[in-house]
Amino acid sequence: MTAEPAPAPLPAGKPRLEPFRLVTGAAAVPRAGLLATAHGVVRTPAFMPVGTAGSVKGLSPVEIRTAGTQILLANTYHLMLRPGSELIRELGGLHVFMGWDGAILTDSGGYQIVSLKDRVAITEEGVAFRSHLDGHAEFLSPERAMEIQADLGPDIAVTLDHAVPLPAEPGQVREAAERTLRWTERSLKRAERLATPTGLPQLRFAIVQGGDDPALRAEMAERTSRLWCDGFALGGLSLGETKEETWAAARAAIEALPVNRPRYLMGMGTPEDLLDGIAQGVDLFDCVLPTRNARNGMAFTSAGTLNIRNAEHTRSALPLDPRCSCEACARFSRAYLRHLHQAGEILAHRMLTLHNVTFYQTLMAEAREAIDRGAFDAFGREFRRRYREFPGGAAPR
RNA sequence: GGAGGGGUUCCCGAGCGGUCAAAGGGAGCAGACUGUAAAUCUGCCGGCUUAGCCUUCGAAGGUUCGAAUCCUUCCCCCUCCA
Repeated sequence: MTAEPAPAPLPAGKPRLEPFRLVTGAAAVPRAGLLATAHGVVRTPAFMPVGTAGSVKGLSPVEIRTAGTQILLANTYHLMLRPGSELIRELGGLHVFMGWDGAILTDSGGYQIVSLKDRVAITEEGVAFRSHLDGHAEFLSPERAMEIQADLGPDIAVTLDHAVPLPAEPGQVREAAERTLRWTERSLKRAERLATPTGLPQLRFAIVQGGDDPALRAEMAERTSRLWCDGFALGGLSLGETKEETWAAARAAIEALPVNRPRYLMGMGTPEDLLDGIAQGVDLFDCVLPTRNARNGMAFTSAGTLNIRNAEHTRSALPLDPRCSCEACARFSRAYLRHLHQAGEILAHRMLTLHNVTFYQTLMAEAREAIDRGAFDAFGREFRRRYREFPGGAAPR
């Protein structure tokens, strides 16, 4: 059941404390900020590990925190199907349910329009899914996406959007972007009357679409920014376009967004993507790469990526990354981690995940620190130099 | 001693006259992965001067235009009977 608190109509532009404060100058790029959530202040720019089903696969909350995580992402669609948002509300909300006392942002389920495209039918009303678990029909409207997120109780809820894989016909991109804006209005309107299980406040981020078209991105960003919300997400990128197109589209959108609200670049990316995004003024990121790729044997290191399966590591007594202080690097050799992976041991997946998340969070912490010092460019150059030249023995790809 | 079954490319295992360098697994090797239908998926996996050639199906010999497949002898394994 979705709770309906006593109607408390919010006048448009209702006065309230701003949840986001830039600590660098208002017009400065890159920028650092503080995002106040019901579960702590998130220092930005920040990276959110992906915990789709209410778990960063393989890691306990203590490990997620130890890796340097301030905020993580979970998914509306997956949790709606299993165990169901009503159950999570009944048990006190997602933080309590999963034992994580840091901040949480939930994705709205819009991405599943792309990832589950064969099981999805889109109408103006919303998205009809055939569950990937058992095939049963589910319907996610913009309103229902917000109701479910109210039940889940994350610190940040995200509006339902319609992303399109690229390349796509300009007409399709425009149609999806316009629909996203209409859905955003409906989502934000519905969210006004919803309450979390704990009664703690929930921030609302609106998603901007527009494909790889900078002009459309700018237009949609400008029109979306007229709506009342706490932050803006750039969706539908890294969906088939080139990097140049990604950043042209992102830059156009960012320039059209208000400077004093957080910008969240959805679904990206690689360590270099994070640096590029920070340089453009992005405040929040998420990506499955550090976690999924860890389970597939890839470690991100300061000397580039490496595949722990590769025979070259059979006799290596080196840690994954000599510059890393995570448990995997403090304790285990590449040879042992390779053995664990080849033997199908869970510990391999856990340790590579722990390492990769630590690597990402260390990168973000160092980036924030460099921004504070006014030395972000130099930091980025040095990071890329090491990351690309593979001096530590990681093989060039 | 008698009766029967079997030895196939790193391992397991199909094949039982040509379309077989030999199915399928596994192991091994490499690659992919960007708001997680993912501890997943893809490719390679005898050698070479690669539209072809060479070597290979326990060993040797034979039948045949042609043999991993049929015959003979030999060498090893396994089951049952004495």
